[in-house]
Amino acid sequence: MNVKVTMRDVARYAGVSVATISNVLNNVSKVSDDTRERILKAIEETGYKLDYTARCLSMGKSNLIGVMFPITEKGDEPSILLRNNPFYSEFTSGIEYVARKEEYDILLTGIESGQECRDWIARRNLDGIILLGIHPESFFNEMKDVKLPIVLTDAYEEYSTKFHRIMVDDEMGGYMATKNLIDSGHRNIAIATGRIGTNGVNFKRFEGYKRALDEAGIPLNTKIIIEEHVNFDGGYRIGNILLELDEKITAVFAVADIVAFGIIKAFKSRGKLVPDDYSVVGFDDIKICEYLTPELTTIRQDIFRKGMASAKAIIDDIESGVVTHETIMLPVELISRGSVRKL
Amino acid sequence: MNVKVTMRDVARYAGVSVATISNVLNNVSKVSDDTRERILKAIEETGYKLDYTARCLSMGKSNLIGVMFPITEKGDEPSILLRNNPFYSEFTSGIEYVARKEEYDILLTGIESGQECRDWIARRNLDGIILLGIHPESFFNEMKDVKLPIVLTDAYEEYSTKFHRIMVDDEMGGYMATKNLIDSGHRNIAIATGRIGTNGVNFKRFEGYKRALDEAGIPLNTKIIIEEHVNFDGGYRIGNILLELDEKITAVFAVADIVAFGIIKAFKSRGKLVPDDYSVVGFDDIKICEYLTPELTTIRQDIFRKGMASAKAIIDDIESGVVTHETIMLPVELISRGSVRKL
DNA sequence: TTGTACGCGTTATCAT
DNA sequence: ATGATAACGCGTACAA
Repeated sequence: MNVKVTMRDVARYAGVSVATISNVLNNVSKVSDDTRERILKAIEETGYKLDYTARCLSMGKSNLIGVMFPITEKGDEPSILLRNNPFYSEFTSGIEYVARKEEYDILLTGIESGQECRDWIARRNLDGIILLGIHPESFFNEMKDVKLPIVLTDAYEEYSTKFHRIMVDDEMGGYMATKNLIDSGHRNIAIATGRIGTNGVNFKRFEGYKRALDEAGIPLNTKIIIEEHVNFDGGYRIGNILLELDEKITAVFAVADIVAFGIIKAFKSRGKLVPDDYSVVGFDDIKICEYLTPELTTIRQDIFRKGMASAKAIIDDIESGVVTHETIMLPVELISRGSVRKL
Repeated sequence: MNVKVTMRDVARYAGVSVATISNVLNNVSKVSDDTRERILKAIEETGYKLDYTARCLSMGKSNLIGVMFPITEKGDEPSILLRNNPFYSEFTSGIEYVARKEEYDILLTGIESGQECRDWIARRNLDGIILLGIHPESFFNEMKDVKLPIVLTDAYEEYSTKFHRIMVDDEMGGYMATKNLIDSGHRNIAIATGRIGTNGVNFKRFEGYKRALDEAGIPLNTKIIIEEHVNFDGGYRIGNILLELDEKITAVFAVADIVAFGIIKAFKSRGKLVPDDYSVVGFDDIKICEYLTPELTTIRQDIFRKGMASAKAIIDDIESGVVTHETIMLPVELISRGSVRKL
């Protein structure tokens, strides 16, 4: 097992040519059954393993999928994101799960610019890439002439329609979360969100929030729309902001579970309890939701499945050779747990 | 940007040979300054990117590090592990962080046998692999003639000394955790752990636990040593078991934070509070510790740093060409938060 | 500085 | 119908 066994070795061992070995390996029919047998036995006995590197060089196909993490905030190392946001690790799991079954390997990294991304693609001869989270528009401008299949998640912007998109029904999720609170008797419902902007995940969830309020005849109160970073610390800050508002609220819809946790934490640190003093609904349904008490009521988007869908999408594109511009919209679901109190 | 620019293209463009291009790229000195300039300009203008696949084929070096997840329980998909145990994603982050700076890419996967692992190494020409968590001994037997640098984490077994090991001072951690409880006045301290066995992380932490008890003159009570799976559900089961014991305990040392969370959850679901009714100390200091209330008192092992150390170790081995059998022992630290009550 | 063989599969072309 | 030969993909490294 010291030296590498190559196709030539197997060919010599089996008394055939390398072409025949390759034909057997790739199920090309023009090989008689008995030589096929002989070759399979030879492969077995010599311990030959196909070298993907060599195959990639000759075929131009690496069976490698790049998974790229966003750098949303200045100074955010991509690795820090993976570390701090469980969302990403659940997503990655879903990708790995499918990829491995389909004989692809996944390459993880974070990049800071479209240029860097293109370099990476070229260096590794990636077959396709999956972009997690939000990237700045400039990134897509630098990427638009890349011929590779690209799967994009959670992107609503104009340019994103030129890619294969995987998303969830964010508007509906925002609606369901808010409606759940309204149905429980709440009328002063704050929304804890990242920058809303004019398009994107936060925007859509906010639209759902507005639709639910509207339907219930509750006027929108801009004073209880709090925009912050979408992470635990951001949530913590929002929690404190909410406690100091003049407006009296009884409930909060947080656009991400991790934000909800920060809020709940801030509340607790100032003696306010969930759901006794405030009701909270999150979004995502990350694993941790069940660890807390009360368990968090949230909008499940089945992150793992989303990862699986992304991997399927990219592999389909790779193997079909056509770059689809299809959008896959996955459903969301309200998971009622203990963080909402009926008024 | 449509067609791939190769070295030959650049050579033609700059009016030199491919060898010279290669020399410039690899800083082989024998190139005059002005041709070097000319070549760098040509590279710039043509948009040439070095192809790692080709380089790998000719040099046998891929700049790829395999990161492998364990399959500890039957039916455990590796991806599920990454998903359910935040420990792994923090670890992976640390690896990615270092690897990227050193121009390595990381390939994530889970394998079910040594054979599968070797296949993977051969297929991808990996330069080295990092094994996370615990693998069965059979795995190592199948791996022992692999020439590659292998970094192993948290392995105490006999065979593990033949690898480059990264570990933390588990015995000390177990000691510190238990001593902290004793110093707070507790004497009936259960330990929630995975299978203890005769060697390994759980065993060492257990040894620390025993040492602390011993030092305080507290006899070991085997009835409050509870072995279960090291995950949230395991912790939950342990919590319930503890509540039904005849033994009266006031504190628990859990060998992993995630287990502690399960325990706390089980306690809460039956109306028992931490730290009011029971004090709990965990181990790991995963991010989530700070999300909960009370925050978990735990033994920090700085998982991210451990990931970084693993990446550094493997890269050192790869680049030096010598496979070290060194063991790096990282310190642990008690992080006092709110889950322990003074009696 | 350059020409060129080499690393390892793949596949088109040619031979039996 | 089967199977062998050889060129090719892209860098690297050694001899010239």
